[in-house]
Amino acid sequence: MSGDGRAQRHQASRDKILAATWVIVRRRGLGAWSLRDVADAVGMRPPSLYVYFDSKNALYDAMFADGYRELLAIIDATPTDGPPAEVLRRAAHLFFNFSVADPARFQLLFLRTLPGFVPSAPSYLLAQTVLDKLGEVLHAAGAHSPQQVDLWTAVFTGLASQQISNDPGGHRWQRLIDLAVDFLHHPQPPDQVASDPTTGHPPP
Amino acid sequence: MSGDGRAQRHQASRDKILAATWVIVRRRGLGAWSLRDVADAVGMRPPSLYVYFDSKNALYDAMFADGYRELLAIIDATPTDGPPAEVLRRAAHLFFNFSVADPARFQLLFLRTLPGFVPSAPSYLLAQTVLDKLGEVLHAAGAHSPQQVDLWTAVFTGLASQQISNDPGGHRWQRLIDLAVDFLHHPQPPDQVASDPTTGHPPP
DNA sequence: GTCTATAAATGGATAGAC
DNA sequence: GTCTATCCATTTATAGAC
Repeated sequence: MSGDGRAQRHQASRDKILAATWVIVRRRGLGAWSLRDVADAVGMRPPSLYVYFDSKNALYDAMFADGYRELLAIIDATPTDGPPAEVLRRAAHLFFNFSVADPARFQLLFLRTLPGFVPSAPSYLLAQTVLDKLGEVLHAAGAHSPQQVDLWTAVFTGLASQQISNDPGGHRWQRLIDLAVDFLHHPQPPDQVASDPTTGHPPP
Repeated sequence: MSGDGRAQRHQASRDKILAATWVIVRRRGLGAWSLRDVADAVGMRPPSLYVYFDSKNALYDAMFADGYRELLAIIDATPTDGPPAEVLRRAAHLFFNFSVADPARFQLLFLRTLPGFVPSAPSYLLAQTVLDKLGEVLHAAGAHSPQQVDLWTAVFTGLASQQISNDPGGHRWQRLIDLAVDFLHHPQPPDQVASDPTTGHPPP
């Protein structure tokens, strides 16, 4: 059964440390914290943390994996049925909301801004899994080329990044999500006639 | 004439320090350098740097301004004539190339990833000037709404960011620039723009 | 303007007792 | 598993001689 063995208590302490680190990082920024801060938050002395994490980078790696697991859980809890346009819109808002909800997490997961940090192979696998799931959703919605997936990730990381850095707490770029989805939701790019100002809509 | 007064030599030393810092930052990352490194590079002792910059943050601020001045110079040296579609494409490639040419600079100028760093008012003014120039170009090319400018910045910072972090030195996202320009090049966006700001979800 | 000397704090990590 | 003690390195910044 799920007893209270050493392994369980060890894992519980790991989780506690990880959760405390997220709190600190959210408040102070991804690169502005120390192991002492974490130790204080969990009522330990800094050396004790090494029982649970081999190094500060190992803690970063655990956060990286943790963040992608959170995203994966949200993705798996989101329905993928309905018209393609609606599915795409749902996916876009999901990703955007996940991003702006925690700027430090966004920075860790989607920007490569931490000096010297490289995710471990298992953690990177999680990131790849998320990307694969996105690819499936986009494919099912009619985006059949890898280029469209790349464009999709670029557009929505860009929207989230701008929102976070230039209008934190606002919704200046959030309002553009549906517009961006409409732009991207075309199997083929519009030609010149697409600029027809009388309808404002590109031809099918 | 342009004599060799104290002020000139002071400015020359400032420039030398700034240039050396860029070299170090490019090689080691935006957040992984010390004043000692800079001092070594210019043949000084760390305290001497304080004659030219009040603090490390002041150096960051000078870099911020320097980066935007570089971008401004490139913009001013680029023709804005020709068909709108071509002008837009030119602007897009200009920004993208500027970004990927120096990832650390990209991070400093367009991401808000430095813990505690806030650009000074004069430096921020430079950033605003660049944004205004972009607005003019887009306006002249038929993008008459502020939302289109916001979408433009999001898309191309997103493309550059993905290129830098996921395919450094490659051109996986660079190849999508023209495609993105075509998508964005519409005098009027399709209607049904806004999402519900209270929920962050599109209205039913 | 540049230096030596040093402050003053910080931080990651290890050794070893308990 | 947690602690004390400590190492060792680093870093920003200041004081004051030259």
